[in-house]
Amino acid sequence: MTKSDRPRRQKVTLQHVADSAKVSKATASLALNNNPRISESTRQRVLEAVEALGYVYNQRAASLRTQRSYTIGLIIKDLSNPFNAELTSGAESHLAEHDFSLVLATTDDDLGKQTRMIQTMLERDVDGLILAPTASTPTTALQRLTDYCPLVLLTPYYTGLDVDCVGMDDENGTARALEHLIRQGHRRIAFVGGFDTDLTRQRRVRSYRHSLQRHDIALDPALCVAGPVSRRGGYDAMRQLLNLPAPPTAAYCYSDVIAFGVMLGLRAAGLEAGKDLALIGFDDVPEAALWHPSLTTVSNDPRGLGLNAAQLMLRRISTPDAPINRVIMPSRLILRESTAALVKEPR
Amino acid sequence: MTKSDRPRRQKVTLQHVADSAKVSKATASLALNNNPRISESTRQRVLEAVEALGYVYNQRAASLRTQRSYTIGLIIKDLSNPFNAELTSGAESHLAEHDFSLVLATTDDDLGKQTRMIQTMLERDVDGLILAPTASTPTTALQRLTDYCPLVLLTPYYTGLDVDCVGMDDENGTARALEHLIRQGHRRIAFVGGFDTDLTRQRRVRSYRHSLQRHDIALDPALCVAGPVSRRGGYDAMRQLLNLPAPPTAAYCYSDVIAFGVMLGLRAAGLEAGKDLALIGFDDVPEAALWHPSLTTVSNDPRGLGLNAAQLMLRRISTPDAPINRVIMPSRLILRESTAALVKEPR
DNA sequence: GACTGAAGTTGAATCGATTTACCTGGGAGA
DNA sequence: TCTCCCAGGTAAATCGATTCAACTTCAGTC
Repeated sequence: MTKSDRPRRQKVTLQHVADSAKVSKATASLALNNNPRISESTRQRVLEAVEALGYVYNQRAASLRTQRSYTIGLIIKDLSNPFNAELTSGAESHLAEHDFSLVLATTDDDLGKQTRMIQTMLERDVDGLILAPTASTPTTALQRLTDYCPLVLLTPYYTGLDVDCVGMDDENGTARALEHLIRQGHRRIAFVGGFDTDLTRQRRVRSYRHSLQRHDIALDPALCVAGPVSRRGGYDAMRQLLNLPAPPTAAYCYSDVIAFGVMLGLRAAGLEAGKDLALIGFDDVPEAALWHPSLTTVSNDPRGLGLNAAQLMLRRISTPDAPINRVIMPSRLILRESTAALVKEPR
Repeated sequence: MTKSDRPRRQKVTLQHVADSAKVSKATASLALNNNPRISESTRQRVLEAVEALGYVYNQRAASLRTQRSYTIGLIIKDLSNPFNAELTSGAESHLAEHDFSLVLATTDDDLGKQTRMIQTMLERDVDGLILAPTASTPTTALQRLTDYCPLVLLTPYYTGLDVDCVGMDDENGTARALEHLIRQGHRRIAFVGGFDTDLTRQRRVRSYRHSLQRHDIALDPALCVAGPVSRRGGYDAMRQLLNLPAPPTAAYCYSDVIAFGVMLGLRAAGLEAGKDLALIGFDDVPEAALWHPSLTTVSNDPRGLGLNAAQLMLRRISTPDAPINRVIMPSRLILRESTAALVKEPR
């Protein structure tokens, strides 16, 4: 079978509509934009012509004149991550409600690709750019970017940067998790997973240290292990921790997937989370509730994050001179079995 | 803090570049497009001017003239579904490699919203549209759509439609699952979950029936239960099935999430998948390998699906008159514990 | 010295809309 | 009757690129 021989319909422009309705192009345009200067009868004639000819409005052509594309760029690291998928979904919904379209690009956390994608977005002339910057992005590059288009960053804080941003409350979430463990009597608490180049991890590690210090618990560098954000990463880290002269009695993981790996690592050593080690994850992915034991974790709202980013962007576009907004999404600690059974006596 | 008072930089156009390089706009344009008629020295001057002024190419303006936007629209039902997220990711990667951008829209499986999103895409003047049509989409609407722009459908088959499409091999996947169960000796095999309005489900149910008939197994309508695609849906369906005078000994589920619900339903009745009931899911979501028992499931490759859709689209754009392509992605049966232990004697 | 041709450059039209400033015909008011 | 206004419309400029036909040099040829 070959492609239909019917030729692709030749494009109908506003001029054709105008001709068919026996008015000028200007009138046709004004009529379609519901300009009150056009009489109702004329407007009807135009609308009928649109219908009859199957005219499709050309937003692209219009935007050349109006300097508005009703398009927002979203650049994230990776759509396979459910967190980012939810975030994107939230942003898209909100934008669609306001008749904006979403142009999507991913960077795989690669600075070069990020630079190219930003360039592409600017060339596409988006009305605004929502960006989850890779860790290595220089601050100056971001600041300069605001010269070219409205910008919203998907990160809770970027030091010394004059830009709207929205992020999760890593600090507070971490503090709650640590509070919970410390209140249960734990003193040897590990931080597991992620690499130190990751800004988010840096914040959580900082907050982890503060929490310990606040309770006069000595920091043991051996308890803070880096590694890939994957089950494997958690598994390996746990094996390593179990080999310490004094293994931890609790672990706070950079993400749920890492925590799952930790569970597997424990199990491989004949131990069980929630019984032999108190375990807390981060993200509250759907799986977290389903594991045995179910995973205590810090929950945040990726969809809400995307939605807020979109809101901030639309606000910035409508009032460019509004004060800078920084939205921090609250996070909650979801208590489940992986920390339930193990209440240690305070010494 | 208020937004930086530095005024947004005023837009640099090709005209500015041309002036700065002391050439005409035409020359500047040709130079940037590496036209061989422009001398190397002139090209360099233009490039320097671009650099000096911070010129950003305006793809939007160019596309008005060239009638190419290097933009592909993707309309799916729901990005929260990891399957669709992977699909989108695959499409985006491939498109980005070929310097196309992806405009994303979701329909929530609602025909009205789908119609609006298609309209928006056409107005944005996308070079092509990749669409996962909602079940209720009339064939004529899709056929007509091909008059307006190249179209690739994310569905394995649409009867009597002259359009490129790519889909999963539901029939074959289902047949394999059923073959496996029947070979194990099962005769009372349930089909669980999804609603009959769903075209994909219709295909799988059809294939389920064929498989049974091929082995002279009587169809029992009570074994084919519809319901929402969620854990809850699977749970409820299983409870219902267990109340039958002759409950099934095996179940084939519309999706993995439903299968998880079925497991929970079994467990609530003191039964265990893989021991008391052979269970097969569909999708091979990451969780499937992690449950206890791990879930036998039909696996397909959503990322590959998206990638293929993008490939088809780019091919259609470059050679509009090529024959219609229908790509069916193969599916595999992943054997795990949920069907492992239960080998029934053939009667 | 006139002619040819190639190389390099440019003016002007074009894509499809928006928008401004101007035009027109017919009451209303004096 | 004359002016003025108003409602309804339109011609033309504009947005920022591409593209083609035409033009200018200038070296080479006879």
